[in-house]
Amino acid sequence: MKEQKPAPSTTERYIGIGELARESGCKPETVRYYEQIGLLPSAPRNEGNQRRYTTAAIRRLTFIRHARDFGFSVEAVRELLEMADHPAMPCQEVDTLAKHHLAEVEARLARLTAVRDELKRMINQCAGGSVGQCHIIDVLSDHRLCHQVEPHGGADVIG
Amino acid sequence: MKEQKPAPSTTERYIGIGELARESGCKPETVRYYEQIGLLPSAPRNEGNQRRYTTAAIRRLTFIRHARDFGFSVEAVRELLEMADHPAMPCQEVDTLAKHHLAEVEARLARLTAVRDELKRMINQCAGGSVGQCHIIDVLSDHRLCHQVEPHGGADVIG
DNA sequence: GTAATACCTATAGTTACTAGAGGTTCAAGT
DNA sequence: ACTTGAACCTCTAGTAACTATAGGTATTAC
Repeated sequence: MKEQKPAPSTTERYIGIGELARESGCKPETVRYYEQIGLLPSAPRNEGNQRRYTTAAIRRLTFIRHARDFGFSVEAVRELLEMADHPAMPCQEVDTLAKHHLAEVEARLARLTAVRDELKRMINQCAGGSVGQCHIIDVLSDHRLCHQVEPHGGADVIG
Repeated sequence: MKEQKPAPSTTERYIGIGELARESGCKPETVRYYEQIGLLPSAPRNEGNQRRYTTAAIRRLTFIRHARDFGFSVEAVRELLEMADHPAMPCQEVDTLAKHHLAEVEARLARLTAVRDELKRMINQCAGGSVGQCHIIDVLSDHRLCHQVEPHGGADVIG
């Protein structure tokens, strides 16, 4: 991750998992989880077995958090980290990964837009009577009344 | 669900779980799962303990599948079914549920659009050199380089 | 010294299914 | 009637990416 070689100072500051979490915008549980699945290296421990971190960890975790915010899967983040750890590599792979992800995001966007439009249509046509005449229920009951929304498969990330 | 009273014919046709699944666009496992969580009533069994369905089940399952395609959660679908089962009710609740869902969809859409734009920006600025100068890695490393994407919380449905 | 807070591990729960093991039943062909 | 293959059955575990809980230890502030 473009590590600056840690200045071998005698006053290196160590922080606990709570502060690390606050600094990088996630929860301590998540930090431990990332360590467990190997996104973060096992942190060194103090006397009392508590994890101590340096600013390098803040940077790495921020990177992870940020990539996740973009909707990259954990496995994709793992690859991105691997690449970021090797600055001399050509960035073609990074580019490919990003483009692939962009394509997925655009597909989701298209689907979600269709859903939104159809939801709006449904809601606009609701006459406010009884469920028996409800257009929303009608549309859900009968696919022929629906214009755009296609069946799909699994769930996916990003809110 | 706006049931037509089933004509008490002596020639009522029963189908198996496989055909039901095909007719309504999901898999047998999913049908059993929906029965298990109570979205579908327990189906009557034949001599050999296999589930037998009528066309009513096809309609109900299609409704479920369709609502899921719209991104309604299973719990929301449960409520929608409950309402659809009572045609005399005012459809205000249905309307509220749909509007609430629309709002969520629009929020997701906004987020996803921001992600797409930022991904595009990232990709366009990639000079194709080494990872060391890669803008994509830079943006992921440093939130200040990123314009729009906000941290978020959990995962969500719809591809 | 003590009390509040932060930390530890390990396990289970979340959503909406999907996949697999290991066995039974059905429908068709011979 | 017999056999084969597809469809069906139940039960359990696995998926993604965490989150929550229980039950205990360490650190810090007063």
